[in-house]
Amino acid sequence: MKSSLKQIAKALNLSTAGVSKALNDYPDISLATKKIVKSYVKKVGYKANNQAAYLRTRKTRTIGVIFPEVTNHFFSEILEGIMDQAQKNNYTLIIGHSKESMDEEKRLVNQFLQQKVDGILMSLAQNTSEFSHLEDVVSNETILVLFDKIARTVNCSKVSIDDKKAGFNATEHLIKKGCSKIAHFRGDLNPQNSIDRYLGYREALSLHNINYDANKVLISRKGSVKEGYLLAKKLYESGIKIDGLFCVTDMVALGAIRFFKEQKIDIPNEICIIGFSKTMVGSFVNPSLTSIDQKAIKMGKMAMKLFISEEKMLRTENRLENQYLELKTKLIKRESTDKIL
Amino acid sequence: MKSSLKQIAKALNLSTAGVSKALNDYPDISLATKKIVKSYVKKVGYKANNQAAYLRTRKTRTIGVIFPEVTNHFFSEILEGIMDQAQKNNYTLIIGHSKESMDEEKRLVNQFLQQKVDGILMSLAQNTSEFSHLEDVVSNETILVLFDKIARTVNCSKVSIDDKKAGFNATEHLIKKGCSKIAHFRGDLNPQNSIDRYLGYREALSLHNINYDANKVLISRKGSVKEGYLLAKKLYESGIKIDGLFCVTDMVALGAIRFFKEQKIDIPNEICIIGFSKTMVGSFVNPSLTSIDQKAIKMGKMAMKLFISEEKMLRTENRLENQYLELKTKLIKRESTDKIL
DNA sequence: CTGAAAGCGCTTACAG
DNA sequence: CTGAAAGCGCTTACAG
Repeated sequence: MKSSLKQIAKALNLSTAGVSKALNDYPDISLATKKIVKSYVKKVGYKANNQAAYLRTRKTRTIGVIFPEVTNHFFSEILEGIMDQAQKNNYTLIIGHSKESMDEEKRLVNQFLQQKVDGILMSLAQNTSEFSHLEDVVSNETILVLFDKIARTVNCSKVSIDDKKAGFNATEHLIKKGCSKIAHFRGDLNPQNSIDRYLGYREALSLHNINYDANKVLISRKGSVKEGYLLAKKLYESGIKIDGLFCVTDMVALGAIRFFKEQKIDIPNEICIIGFSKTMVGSFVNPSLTSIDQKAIKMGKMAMKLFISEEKMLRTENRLENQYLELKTKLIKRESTDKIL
Repeated sequence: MKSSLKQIAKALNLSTAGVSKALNDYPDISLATKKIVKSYVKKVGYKANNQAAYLRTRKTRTIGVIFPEVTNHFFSEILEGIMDQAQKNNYTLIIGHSKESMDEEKRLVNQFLQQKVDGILMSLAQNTSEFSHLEDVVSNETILVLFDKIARTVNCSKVSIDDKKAGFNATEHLIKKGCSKIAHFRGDLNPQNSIDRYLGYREALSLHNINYDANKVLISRKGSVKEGYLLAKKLYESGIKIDGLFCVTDMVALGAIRFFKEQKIDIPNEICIIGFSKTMVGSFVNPSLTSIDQKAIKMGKMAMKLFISEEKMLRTENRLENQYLELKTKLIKRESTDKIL
């Protein structure tokens, strides 16, 4: 039995306006009336109609979230961080995945704008190379926060890690373990993350006077275990000797470990390997995998907090102020780089 | 620049009704008019207002999804399955996590009903012991589909695996490997899954004339790695000898493996271990973990399909017909039960 | 403290 | 083929 304010008002001999105000705790309604209304509403199981309310308030208290993919522990944790904050602050979350396709990403953005979300939090697809849909969000007076896979040039709030620093730290860790012939299985060419990790790798080499060798840098498009395996095989068969390897993701590193183990190569003593993201698998594989911890839950939490602070500023001062947060990462040392010095 | 049908109508010298019909491809509008409207709408970047449309159509094309938690590969995959189907069928997904709390679950259900979702797909929290919020969904004429953690008694569509059969198969696999002293680290007492897996375990023992020993059954509340470790320790220190172990989740099995390895117990030759869910970690741990594959993506897909078929029936024949789907599971044999016979 | 009235942006039965 | 009008369920400025 679906009920509306009108029906409730009729049953209680009040006006719809009065009932609405009572439910929303307007100060100009008597406590007695509020009590009557609230208890009646509970009894009949009235569910407010958020869509109708929006038409007047212009606020849906809804946020759209877009991930490149969702079966990925890193993104699941970001989602958890976002969700926690959303539920605490009484926001509703709409979610979608682009499946690494810019077209699907654009479709989702458009759909979310039609849903009149108050804001969109998103991580870009690998092949997103054009940002008109992001400008669209902003021009529709909707708050935009990018996380993880961000676009530097878009005018909105952003949260990511300092990938360059993290790439630098990962590489320097290998150097400190005595590695001098260090390969890098990098990510695809577009995403800012993979560019920055690569730049960090180069910077570490340069600082420690190790010559950069382009032949030691291979590209992993999808960051999968299988690719890691194949790249390790390719490198091995090309005859290029290495004693260290920095992989753009833990998955790629796991694939590489699998290949090198098949070749009876001793990890870490012949080759030290470091991954990226600190996935759970890394702690169970043998040897366990050294990695960079990205603190995904925190990233989600901060993305939501950036939204909330922007929303507040928009509401109280009617202006926006974009923020760019870079979260610190942490090196997690495990067996795959625990070389006997 | 936000535009409405009214503004567009004015600009094109049409009525709002005409513009609305043109955009929704009503057959009684001339092709010429449609073309004009559509191209203009594209030019000015008009975004339809779904909330306003709902007020007339009574359809939000929105589905609410509730998970106990979301940082769990099994649930991520279910989400992927649901999302894929939702995006293909042009539905919007609202998501929330109960964090295994019935109160939060109730709050979410209520919130989703206020959002006027067309349906709710959910997996129950561990401690959900009372189902009034689920009856609420149904009495609000909203379609309800339960998946994974279901409640048998609630009158709605459901999709799960045949947990009893799966528990039976897991246990019988151990028996066929020559195990006769088989322990079971079961899940919490409430959820139907853990009850059914336990019943399958007992049935396999009984069929093969192995006496049931309650001392060999321990309860894991959260299904975590740590609990698996502690339960293995507890069992070991109690002096009860076992040669086989069936764990309610892969995580619990991983914890148990970790403990037994520390004790230098040979897995599988002294103790065979089987998990549940076929997580990625299981294939990387040493020894790799035998498990039951639940086909999570398919479960999500089917949950969404059940919704769609119910929605269609409701729309065309104005009646509901609940379905209960039990998906087949598959035994994935790996090293942890690969005993030399 | 309470109510009457307008209006948010759509869709749809109806008239022409 | 096109348009005028009503109404979905709320909120809010205004009047009393």
